[in-house]
Amino acid sequence: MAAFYTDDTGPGLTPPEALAEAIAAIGAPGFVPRAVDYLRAVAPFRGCLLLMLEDGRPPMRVYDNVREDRRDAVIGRYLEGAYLLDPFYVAFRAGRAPAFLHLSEVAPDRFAQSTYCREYYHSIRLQDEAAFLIDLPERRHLFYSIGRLADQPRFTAADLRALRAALSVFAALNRRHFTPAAQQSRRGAGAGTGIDGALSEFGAGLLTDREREIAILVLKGHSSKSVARMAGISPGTVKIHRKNIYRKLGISSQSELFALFLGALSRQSAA
Amino acid sequence: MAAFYTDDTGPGLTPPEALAEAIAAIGAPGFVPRAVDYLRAVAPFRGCLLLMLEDGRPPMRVYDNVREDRRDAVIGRYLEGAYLLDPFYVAFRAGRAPAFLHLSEVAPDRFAQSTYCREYYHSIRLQDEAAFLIDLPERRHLFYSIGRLADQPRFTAADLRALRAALSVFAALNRRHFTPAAQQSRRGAGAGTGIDGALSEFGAGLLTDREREIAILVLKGHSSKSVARMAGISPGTVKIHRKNIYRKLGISSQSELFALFLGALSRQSAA
DNA sequence: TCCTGCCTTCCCAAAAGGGATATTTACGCG
DNA sequence: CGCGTAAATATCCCTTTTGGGAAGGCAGGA
Repeated sequence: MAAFYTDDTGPGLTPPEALAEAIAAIGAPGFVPRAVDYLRAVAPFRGCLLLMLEDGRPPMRVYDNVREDRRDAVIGRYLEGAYLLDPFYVAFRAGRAPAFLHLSEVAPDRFAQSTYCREYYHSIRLQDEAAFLIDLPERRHLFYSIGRLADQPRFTAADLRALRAALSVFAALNRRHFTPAAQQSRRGAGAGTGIDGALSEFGAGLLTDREREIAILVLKGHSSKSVARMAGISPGTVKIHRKNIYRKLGISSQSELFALFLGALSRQSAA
Repeated sequence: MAAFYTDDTGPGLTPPEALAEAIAAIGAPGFVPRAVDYLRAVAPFRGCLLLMLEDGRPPMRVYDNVREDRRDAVIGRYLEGAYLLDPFYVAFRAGRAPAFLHLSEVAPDRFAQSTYCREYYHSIRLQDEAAFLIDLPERRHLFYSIGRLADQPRFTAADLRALRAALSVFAALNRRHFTPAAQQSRRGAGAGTGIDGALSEFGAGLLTDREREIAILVLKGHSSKSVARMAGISPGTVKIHRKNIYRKLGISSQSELFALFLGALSRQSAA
């Protein structure tokens, strides 16, 4: 009956096994199915839809497991405007990522009587739904919707706890996949590449803005005192920043910072 | 007492949080510390050592958290030959990756009486040890050793279960990090240009061969002591070389040496 | 023989590394 | 609206490393 969806319920992996496969698929074409398999290993479900949200544009479909011949009816209608009535979409627009929400947290009290529910929800056989919102760089967001169908039980409290616990890992996984090297190292021609480029993105994602600023000054040959003058802070503070930088990078001296940076340069120039 | 190791016991993250940070650091300089933090979140420990194993070569140190002043004694001795007696190393050479093993699975019955244990194990304050072996492409392997010190309890059965359960995810994580795109697009020839070229030409005409050799080692991140080991001379002599190098180049610190080198790199890449 | 490159050992001052602790500011959360 | 967290700022104290000076031994070549 619920053959609206392709039956890719996954090979019954444990969560760690499924997660390992998803990590291995980062950057590869089959990533999203592996990521969904991971979620399925945490708490099983049938329907799945992944959208990319960008400010000021309608949602863009990235992945779904709706059967080919039903896709137009199910996904098409949603993208053409039904999404504006979707309580998840509305809640995510107002909230802050990353987040995991269940239908009970976003649906209006009389959801079962709403037009959206009667006209859309029932037509796709959905019985229960939950969704992840994951923030990406450049004000983009991923919107994972996962659903149980009319022939399945609703998500239990334990299911929801497990999914919520998986949020941080799932978000990191998706950010890694949807922000590939191309995104980071594709600095517009000219000012971005080469040494200045390597300097400006060195440690991106690991260091705070201030720490990266300090690291760059140190790499340029400034002593702590000199860095302090350049940054307008006290030499003691520079030492604290250096300590934090070294700790985050797993090193313990200026020399190793140099070595790390040279290594990054080599890897970049090899690409 | 157990101050042989830097005390980076991590910020007390939960395993999912620590895993998310590790995923986010894939491909970045600070990956290994984040990966180790993940293991620590699964089961705490103090000592940590990561080696890269390649067929037919001695192990190569990638990361450790041994205090700088103890590194020579602890890591140096291991790399210089003690590893051949290491029961983990022997077991991994014979087995198949990926794998997680505990000391009780690899140590000979009379391990406590063995030369290795008495001469090496005790000297580094190890009380208990476990290790991961992770297979990479091209017959390379990662060897993560994690240890509890004399002032900590041994790994419990629950600790070992949790670490073993983390193996698949941990292995996938490390394969992803240590098999970057550079692996595929690694152009072979052209050893003269780029960073290696700049390194080998650096200071030509001004510095003696020996001085240039020292300068390159310093630029690669070695401390005076480390340079001394590499070059087979005494640390004091390295200091004299550094002094002469700085004098000839008209500078007065390692930082300025690095700045000078970066400048040379820019000029070269512009040409 | 002298000179230069290379190695070595002292001593002393400056810089860097590491731990502990505290204040201020900003921001998300309840 | 307070609360807690994180970042950034700052100081104090201590150890290790680095930088700089002086003084010397040992090789091979002009």
